[in-house]
Amino acid sequence: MTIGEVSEKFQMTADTLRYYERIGLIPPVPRKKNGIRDFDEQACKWVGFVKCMRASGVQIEALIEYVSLLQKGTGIERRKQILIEQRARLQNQAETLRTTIERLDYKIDHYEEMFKQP
Amino acid sequence: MTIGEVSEKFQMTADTLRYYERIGLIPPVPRKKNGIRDFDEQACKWVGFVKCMRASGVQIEALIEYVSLLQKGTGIERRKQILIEQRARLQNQAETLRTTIERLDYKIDHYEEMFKQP
DNA sequence: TCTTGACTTGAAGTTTGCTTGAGCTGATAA
DNA sequence: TTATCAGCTCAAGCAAACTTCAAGTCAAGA
Repeated sequence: MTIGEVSEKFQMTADTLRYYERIGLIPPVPRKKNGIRDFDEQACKWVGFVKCMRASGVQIEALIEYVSLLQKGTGIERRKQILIEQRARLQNQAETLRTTIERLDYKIDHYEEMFKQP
Repeated sequence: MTIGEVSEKFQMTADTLRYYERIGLIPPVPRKKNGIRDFDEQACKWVGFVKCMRASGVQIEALIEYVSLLQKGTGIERRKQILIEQRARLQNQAETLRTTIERLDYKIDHYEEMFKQP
């Protein structure tokens, strides 16, 4: 698959995909003889994974470390730990969201009665 | 309350509070004769509200519009609509988080079996 | 053959959301 | 009384995460 097709498939720009590869957020993408990127299934899976993680705000830095370890084939324990850490962060964030949504619910339900109140 | 006390109470720097006021994220804070900010209960509530919203990623722009309307005392319907819009965004975000956490759960549970997989 | 369009790299630019610094005032403590 | 806070404003600076630009390559169609 060309970068154009992949960017279409995942709804992100080709520039972002190149940027992700450049900074090591996805492993190097296979190339054709002429140097043009030729995304295989593996590469696409990476894009999907990273897109999902980024959509939830997982830090780029953590993902870069994860990708780098996976490429070297080392640090299984560390890799798992990264996933566990990030999951904890997301769970926290989910909890924060829950309370904020509740607060908004309350304000919306009582809107007419509230004046000048934050 | 002084800005120092408020920054302590909400665990954010005085600089951030001044910044929030400057850009209109919170209404102008009352001042003492000498120009020093003197946060009253209302002002503190605003800080708490904005901090909560920002922690969940509500956009500053939306909050600025909300604050500005509330100060002018106009646009009740619009204000409510802003809250509803932002709630929808957060609900979306919560759903995204849920699926990402699930994905991480799965990977963590099956980590030993997975090699070279994103 | 020429040109069109997708691709390449590397570097510079942009946006968001603070953060820091410079230079000031005014109140309090040794 | 001096010095040390806490606060003030305004402007510049910074980090993250892209985004855009400049300059070039390459393959395919009219």
